[in-house]
Amino acid sequence: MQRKSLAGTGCPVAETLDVIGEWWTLLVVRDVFRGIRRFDALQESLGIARNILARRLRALVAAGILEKRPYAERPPRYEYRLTEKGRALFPVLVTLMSWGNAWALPAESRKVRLVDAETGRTVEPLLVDAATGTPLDPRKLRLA
Amino acid sequence: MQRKSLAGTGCPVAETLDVIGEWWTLLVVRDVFRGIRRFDALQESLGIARNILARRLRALVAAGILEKRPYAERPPRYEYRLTEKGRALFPVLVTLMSWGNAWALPAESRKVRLVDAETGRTVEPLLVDAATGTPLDPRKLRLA
DNA sequence: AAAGAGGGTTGCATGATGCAACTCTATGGG
DNA sequence: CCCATAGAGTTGCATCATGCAACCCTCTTT
Repeated sequence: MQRKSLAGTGCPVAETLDVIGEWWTLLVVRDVFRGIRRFDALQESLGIARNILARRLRALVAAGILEKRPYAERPPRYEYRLTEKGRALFPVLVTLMSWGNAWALPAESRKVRLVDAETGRTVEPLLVDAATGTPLDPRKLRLA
Repeated sequence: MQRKSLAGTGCPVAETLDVIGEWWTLLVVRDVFRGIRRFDALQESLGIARNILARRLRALVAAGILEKRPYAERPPRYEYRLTEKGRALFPVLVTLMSWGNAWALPAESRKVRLVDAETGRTVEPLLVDAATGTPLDPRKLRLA
């Protein structure tokens, strides 16, 4: 019995999870965002089994989220980089991080913040309506 | 070999995925957001195996994301509702939906949109810095 | 008395994960 | 020349998670 695919439903949430919803996948993407690009470094950073990491990287490359490119020949060595499609996952990681800071981490823990690389100022992410700049309220919205 | 827990790393993304990162979990939450609250309705809407749905609902209740409450006695019947912690997942679902619309669905498909329940106006979600209202740019941000 | 409806549970077969050991290419000593 | 090390995976095996279908239990309706 194959694990059921979520693709082909037409629901954008399901289609997305079909691509990045497997165990470890988003954490691999998170680490690549942090600048970790090589197999061994990812494996050590995540503590993931090597065969699973290999499978995830293959799938992410096949999905067009990561790109595998040589950074040395002789001996052949590869690194993984985000494509535009992969960088577009940034808002997903940010909202997951926000929720984790607010609801999953113990209250007294030092939260992970997002800071402007130039000014060092802390950035507080917020989801708004692009047209009006007002925050989204789930109770006042429907899907269509 | 138990599937490795992602908890206890201190990373808010990992802690979040440890709670909602399993197969089907976020789709259950999505359906509850859409107003589907009962076991059989969820099962039919998702096409998920009944034993797995039961397990996911138990876990979501244990995590404080859903609340199980009787909507009838004699015969005893239950429904699942979002808690505040669960409603806080809305931005996660919205960013997943946006990414799916942009990158996972075929270009010609009718996208799922977010509309204002009162005015019917289409809402375009955007992640900004709460302080300045400027969109977040992954290249100019660091984690700290 | 029989047939749903709602909300699950149980057993079984198969897939996905975790772990450790092993491979393969190439470079750097001694 | 021979061995050790590094990087990037692959292979085998054991165990967990998922999928499916059938079943259970409590009412209510016909």
